[in-house]
Amino acid sequence: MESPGKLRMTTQRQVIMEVLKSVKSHPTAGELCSMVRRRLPRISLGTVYRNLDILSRAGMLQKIDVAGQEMRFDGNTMNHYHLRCMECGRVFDVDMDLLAGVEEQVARESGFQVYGHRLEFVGRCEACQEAYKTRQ
Amino acid sequence: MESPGKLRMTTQRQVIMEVLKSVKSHPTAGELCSMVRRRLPRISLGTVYRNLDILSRAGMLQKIDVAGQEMRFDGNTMNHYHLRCMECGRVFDVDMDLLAGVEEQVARESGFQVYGHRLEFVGRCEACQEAYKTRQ
DNA sequence: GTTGGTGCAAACGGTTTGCATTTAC
DNA sequence: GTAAATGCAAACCGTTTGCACCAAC
Repeated sequence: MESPGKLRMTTQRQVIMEVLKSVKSHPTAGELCSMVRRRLPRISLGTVYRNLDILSRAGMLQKIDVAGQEMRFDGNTMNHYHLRCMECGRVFDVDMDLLAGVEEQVARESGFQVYGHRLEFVGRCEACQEAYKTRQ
Repeated sequence: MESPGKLRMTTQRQVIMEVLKSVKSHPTAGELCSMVRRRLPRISLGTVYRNLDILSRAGMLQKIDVAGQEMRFDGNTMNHYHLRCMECGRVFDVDMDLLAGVEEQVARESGFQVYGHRLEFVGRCEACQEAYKTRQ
């Protein structure tokens, strides 16, 4: 997170934040852009990307940078882990305590300065399990 | 991992495997391509990508699909975690036991079928810590 | 001889960037 | 008024793909 500095609260930024806070999903930049366009039809994808970057640096939202996948964004800035459905690509929150102590342990053994860790689960969500069953 | 099927052992595949097994680093496809080109000057990047994909499906190497980063490859197919230096981008192995039980725990609480998890650490490697100190 | 693999170059898709115009302050 | 933000379009870059030729088996 960076120091706020001078952060102009433009209409675009307000709407992006409002929309992101209002959904439980973890939209991609493109999805978010479509949602925001319902209120600001002329907003460009570039602006959405730029602002998602700036707002995440300011700690107002979170990037979910999942391996090999399109980036997703989360209005919830509390640290938590995610579960990704390999079938439909959706991302869900995991209700699990953060791993305590592992970073220190790894730092001690590796000589690294460890600044963080990323843990994500891959699997199949309940809806896709159902879909799979009926398909058989 | 997929069933081997009919997997032709072409020169290109042999050399890719040999080169990857011979380095301790975790090269990107491009880096690997340059290394392989010292022995097979006409090999194309497309072939390297294709074969890295096929060989990883066959369980002969591992893709390291680190969030938001170029993909890297590992000749070591044993499951293990990685540490990425945010400064120089290099990837190191972590000597730490695999998390046991978390997948079952998450599956139980979320209703997901959990097929795996990814854990990676970010930090600064010893060399970059040194470089940082002398720069001050 | 028949697949499957290769090299090449073009396409793809998500993300970033340059620039003239607009807007918040 | 001025610095920062926007919209647009083009560029970027890692990766994938279509295709004609080539090589394992």
